[in-house]
This record gives sequence, structure tokens and C-alpha cells, in this order.
Amino acid sequence: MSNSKNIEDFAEIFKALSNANRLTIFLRLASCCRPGTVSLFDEENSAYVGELGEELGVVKSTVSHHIKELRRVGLIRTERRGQKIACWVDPDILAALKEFLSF
Amino acid sequence: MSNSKNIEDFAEIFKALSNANRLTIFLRLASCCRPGTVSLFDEENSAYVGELGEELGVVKSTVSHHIKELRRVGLIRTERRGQKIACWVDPDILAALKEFLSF
DNA sequence: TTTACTATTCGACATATATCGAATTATATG
DNA sequence: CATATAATTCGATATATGTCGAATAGTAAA
Repeated sequence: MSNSKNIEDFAEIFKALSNANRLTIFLRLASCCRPGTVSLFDEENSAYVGELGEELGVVKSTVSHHIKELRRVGLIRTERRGQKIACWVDPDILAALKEFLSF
Repeated sequence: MSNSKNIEDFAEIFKALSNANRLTIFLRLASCCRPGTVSLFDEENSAYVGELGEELGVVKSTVSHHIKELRRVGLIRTERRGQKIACWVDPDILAALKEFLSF
């Protein structure tokens, strides 16, 4: 099935989490978008690219690059909503990750 | 307490698992040395540096480098037993890792 | 259609990393 | 002590990565 992952897939996932800024972004996204739920980046729950960058002290292009990487390995999913980007943590991959570490 | 970890610590841990060869080494070690139990690298359960290298197709020095990295971030612990190296997965850090991904 | 705001892409660069082979160190045994 | 075996360290190198700033693209609203 298309969901099965091998060693290299997991290595890529870990790599996506191996940078402190990227890991912070991931946790921030996870905190505002519970796995399985799609949260908009609205006023109360703002976490769009620009703001994430300000918090971290990196420019927008870098944040965009990191988000792209998180999405590439499947950790998060994103969708444009107007000018901003909605995102959520993929619940399946989180489960797969925990399963992977269960030995 | 000395066990508490911050974002950067976890990023380092993920980085240690982000290389396919290193991840393979870690899983191989985990499979022969259950967390919390210290297993020697004896004949039946051989996983010392040289053999790990042969399996992966990398030279000893590279394996040694990877093991050093896994140890540095605390994922595994090692101890010399004669000419060979005993190792085991640190159960605490595994638990911390799973806890970290529980949100 | 302008203008404003947001996100992405692109090119550049400095730094980090994976890997190898040679040299060295550690341990055991003849 | 000399030899053999195992692991580490060291120096070199090619590749990957994180970051920035400028340019571009997408969306909304005046």
C-alpha cells in the first residue's frame, strides 16, 4: 500500500525534525492544529508563515522552505485559504512514527 | 534535573536518526539489545562495529563515527568488553522521545 | 486595474555532514 | 615482547543544508 514506509522514509522524517527551527515550527503547528483537525490561521490562532518567522528570527523565505520540507516528508499537510495557509499534522504519520519507535 | 531536554536536544536526537545508515545501526542495536538490558556482542548476537560495517557496506571508521554520534545524543550507551563493544539502548531517552511526540 | 499583503521560488554562500583510507590506540594471546 | 584483532581518531573531500535577500506569484480589496 502507499502508506508503507521503509528505513529511508523514516530517516527523511527524522531529518525534517532535526533542525531546531523546523522542529519549533512543527510543534507550533501541532499545538494550534490538533492531529486530524484542520485549523485555519485566523486572528486568534495565528501561525502563518510571516509570524512564525518573526518568532524564530528568520525570514519568510526560510520559513517557507522549512514548511515545504515538513510537507514533503508527510508530517504536515497544507492548503491555501485566501492569502494564508491552513495546515495540520497528519495523524497517520504521527501514529506510524510512534509505532516505529515501539520495540 | 539532568534529564530534562529542550527543543535543541530533541533536534539533535532526531538528527542522529536522520541518516539511513545510522538509523539502521540504531535499529540493529535495538533489536539485539532490548532497552534496559545490556547485551554483549558475542557469537550468537554479533553486532560489533566491523560486522555492522559489512552489512551496510561502509568502512569501520564510518560505523565508529555513527556510533559515537548515537552515543553523543544519548540514544545508546556503550562499554568496552575486551576487544569488542557492548551497547544498549537507553530506555529513558526512548520514553522521552515517545512522550515528546505525544500531543 | 492598481495597490497591498502574503507566500514561494531562485541564486548565492557559508557551514555542516557522510564517507573514505591511513595512522593510532586498545586489548588479547602466542 | 611480537602479533593479531578490533575500534577510534585524523585529515581530506565531495555533497548536503540552512539561511538570506531579491524576484516572482497568488489573493484580496480599494
